[in-house]
Amino acid sequence: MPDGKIYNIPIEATIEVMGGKWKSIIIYHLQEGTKRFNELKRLIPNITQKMLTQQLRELEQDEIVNRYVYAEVPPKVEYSLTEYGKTLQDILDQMCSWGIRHIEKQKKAKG
Amino acid sequence: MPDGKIYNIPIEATIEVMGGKWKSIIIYHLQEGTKRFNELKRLIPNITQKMLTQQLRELEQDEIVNRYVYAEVPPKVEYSLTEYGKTLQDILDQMCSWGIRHIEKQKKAKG
DNA sequence: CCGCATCCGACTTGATACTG
DNA sequence: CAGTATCAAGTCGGATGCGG
Repeated sequence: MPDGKIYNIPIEATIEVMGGKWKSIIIYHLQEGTKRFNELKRLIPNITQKMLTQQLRELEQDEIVNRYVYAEVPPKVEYSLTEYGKTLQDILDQMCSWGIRHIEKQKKAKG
Repeated sequence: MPDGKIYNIPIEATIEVMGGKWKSIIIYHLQEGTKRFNELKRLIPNITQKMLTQQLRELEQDEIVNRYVYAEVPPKVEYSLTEYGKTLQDILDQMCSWGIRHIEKQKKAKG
């Protein structure tokens, strides 16, 4: 996303950063604390390596996550939320609460 | 989305309802009040009729928006948030606030 | 262990034209 | 005005193989 992008409403900017199928889930798991690549992979069973890598890179570019590479063999890479990334927590928390209520509602509707 | 869907975390349920490029924008505009189809179209310049129709249908199925068809010629259809749809407002408000701050941040970074 | 590159199919989105 | 239909383009996501 080149810097000059024009938004009609601010929500579009938010969607660009945390939208899509995976990003909010990744951020959600990183709220608990620093995670290694394969930890995240295990926490998000349906994601592929490719998608996880790609989404993490984009979150890194948007300064939502930090990436620490340890100069070790075997390689070790840790991901964590930046201070800026933590500003998304309120949104994530609310999405989580709403989701819980929504799932309940669906159960009832189904009977 | 068939009812039996299993979510690893509740956020996924929320993403299914309001995720994607357009839905949160549509809901945002409907927060102001009831809108006709072409009003929404004008408020969201980049959306096509097809996408707008499709997204509105899905939101209707999820009981987020109401659709009122007036038996008139020319046709008149109004969309509004359901009570359930209004429970998304807190999330939307926060996404909006965050987006405003994010856009500011980007401007400075570019400076 | 972490991750990039390539290829490929499926799904999403869009442009355009047409209808009651 | 509020859509539908059709066709084309674009994006997403997965499988596989390779590399530091």
